[in-house]
Amino acid sequence: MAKVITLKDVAREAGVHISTASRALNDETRSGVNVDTADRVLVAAARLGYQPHPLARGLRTNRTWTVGMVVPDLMNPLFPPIFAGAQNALDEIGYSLLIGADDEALERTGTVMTTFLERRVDGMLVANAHLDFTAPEALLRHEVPTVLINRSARDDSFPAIVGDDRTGLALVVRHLVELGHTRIAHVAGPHDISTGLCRRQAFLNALEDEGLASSERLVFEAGSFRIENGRAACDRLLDSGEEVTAIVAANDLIALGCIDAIQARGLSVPSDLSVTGYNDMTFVDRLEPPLTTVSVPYEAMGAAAAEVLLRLLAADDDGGDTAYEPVQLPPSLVVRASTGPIRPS
Amino acid sequence: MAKVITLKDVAREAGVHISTASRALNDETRSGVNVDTADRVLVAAARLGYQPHPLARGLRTNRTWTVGMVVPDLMNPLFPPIFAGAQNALDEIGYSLLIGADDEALERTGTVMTTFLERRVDGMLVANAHLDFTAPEALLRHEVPTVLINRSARDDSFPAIVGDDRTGLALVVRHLVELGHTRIAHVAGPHDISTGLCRRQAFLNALEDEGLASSERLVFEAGSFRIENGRAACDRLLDSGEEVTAIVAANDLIALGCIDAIQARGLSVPSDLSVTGYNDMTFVDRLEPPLTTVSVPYEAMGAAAAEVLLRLLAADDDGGDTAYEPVQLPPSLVVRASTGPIRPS
DNA sequence: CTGAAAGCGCTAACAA
DNA sequence: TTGTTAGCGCTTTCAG
Repeated sequence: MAKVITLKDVAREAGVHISTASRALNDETRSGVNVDTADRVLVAAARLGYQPHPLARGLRTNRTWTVGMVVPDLMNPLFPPIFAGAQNALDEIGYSLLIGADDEALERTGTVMTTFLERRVDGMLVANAHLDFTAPEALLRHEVPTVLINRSARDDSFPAIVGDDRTGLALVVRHLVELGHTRIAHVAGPHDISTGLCRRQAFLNALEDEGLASSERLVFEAGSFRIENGRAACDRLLDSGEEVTAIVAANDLIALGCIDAIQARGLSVPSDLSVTGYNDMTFVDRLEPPLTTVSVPYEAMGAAAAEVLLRLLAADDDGGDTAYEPVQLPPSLVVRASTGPIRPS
Repeated sequence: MAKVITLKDVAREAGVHISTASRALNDETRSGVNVDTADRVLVAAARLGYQPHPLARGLRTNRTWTVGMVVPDLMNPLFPPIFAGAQNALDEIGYSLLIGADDEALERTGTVMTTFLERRVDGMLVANAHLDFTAPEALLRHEVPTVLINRSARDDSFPAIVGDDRTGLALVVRHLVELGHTRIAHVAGPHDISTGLCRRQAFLNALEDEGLASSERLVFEAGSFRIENGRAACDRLLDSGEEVTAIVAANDLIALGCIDAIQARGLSVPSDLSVTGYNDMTFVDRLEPPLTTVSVPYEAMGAAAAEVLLRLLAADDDGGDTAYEPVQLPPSLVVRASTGPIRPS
């Protein structure tokens, strides 16, 4: 192990006291040091290849320049863009991102967050959509600034960045109505997941806004956001006797399950039934039929969350008892071939 | 900010000296302390909700319990499983994973690694496949244990976990030969990317092993691992006059580009031309036609890399001048409908 | 403007 | 077995 260069070495090399070297190397305190001396220190540091020791600095200043991000499942393709967006924004300011998955298990969420707290992260980004989540008491005790992503808390004690599901569902329903559909069902996601609940309500709202009869009877809940569960829920819908001509699914995977269920009965999409998804995942444009869906700006959400966190961090203030209005980012409708005009009967 | 509990508080509460408390709290040193005293300390720590400060500890012990992982692009669906595999393995031992993307830019790789080095990561996982990469001089100076994932270095100075492309390509070619194909082309990935080069050579080897004429004329290189570039390369192939009945693409995206190119000419897959991919990405089983491809155990690769790193970390030894044989994990062939028997001419 | 000195929270010799 | 002491590398008063 070659010798690692410390501040003391730089000071000696520059012929100044260690504290002077420290001041010269720090942007905020440089002003208080003779410009020539400062130069000498900078040069010495560069020559020696000095790298400040973040641990030592952090120990002193009580900042780790680290933020932790909690996601439900790393394999879920929704999260990489969120992560990337946040990463880019934080990276610029010099923060590193620690990442932890809770595998959709509510009790793991606390564990992961506690790990982050132990590591003294400066802030936290929580992209976990479970509604029954409660922040570890320690989180509040330590007052670590935290921003929620893609989920609204039950309360509004944390700032949150969410997709505007209300608008998204309105776009979808409007699109179907324009195609002539009036009997539209919703295959919903789990009601204990933020997006599941949100989109369900947004769907019912959208129906009303279009002047259509809105009823819980038009909603069929899938046990999870997966193809199999979407298919099962759609089967129940098709067996229910509700005569619908279009299905709005809570996400793309559920939509695929619906399409499977429909095709398994010898019906076709979109001529017999139109189907829409949500998220615009990779490749859904290349499926048969290409999926009409809603594109959500996940990367922008990650970036926005990071910005908010950065602001809190800069203010060195966790917001206290401030109530936060969730920031909603606008989705956009992507029309493809899984929706079509209602068939003349 | 509520008072944060320090070791001193625990010591006072337990009525012992701070160093005794330290020993009692540490698994390795607990033996050297009276069992009753130790108990008292443990209880006190629990009651106060003591959390050791990792920075202070790290400053002293020179370990951060952090490892850095470099990936080319967070959005690339190949990496989440690698990441998840590594994360799970490391998490168990108490390591946290820092992640950094170099956006496929060679010069960013060094920057990201330097950031990690500055943060004094205990080890590094590099999932960057660029062949012209050279480790920052500092990496070697600091002797930070490093494991490569999904790429073989030009030299073997770092341990590496890679997919066994040789076997993967052999499986594909064998499959095609069994279907009666004898004129098989390869649409390769970039030759400066490890997997691009590797698979190209593996393809040519596989041809020979099957007793087929192997020639560089059967290889058409795509500028990148993307659909557009795959399509362009395939166009060149189709224009070249080489009469082939099957195309082995270097990855799934290139395969999709090939299928696009073929279908654009009014030909059909697989009746006119068989096409194979590589990676078995999500949804390629649902495309039209469903893609015959090779499934690579990326999650296992991430886990394996973490294991190797953990071993190096435990040995507190970067391996010095050891030469490492890359560990190859076996892929498996997934036969779907994009390949079929050769058409009787 | 610069130096001296204290101390962040912890671990690890060394003594007792 | 326990306490004393020094110090990891850095920032930050406080004097000069």
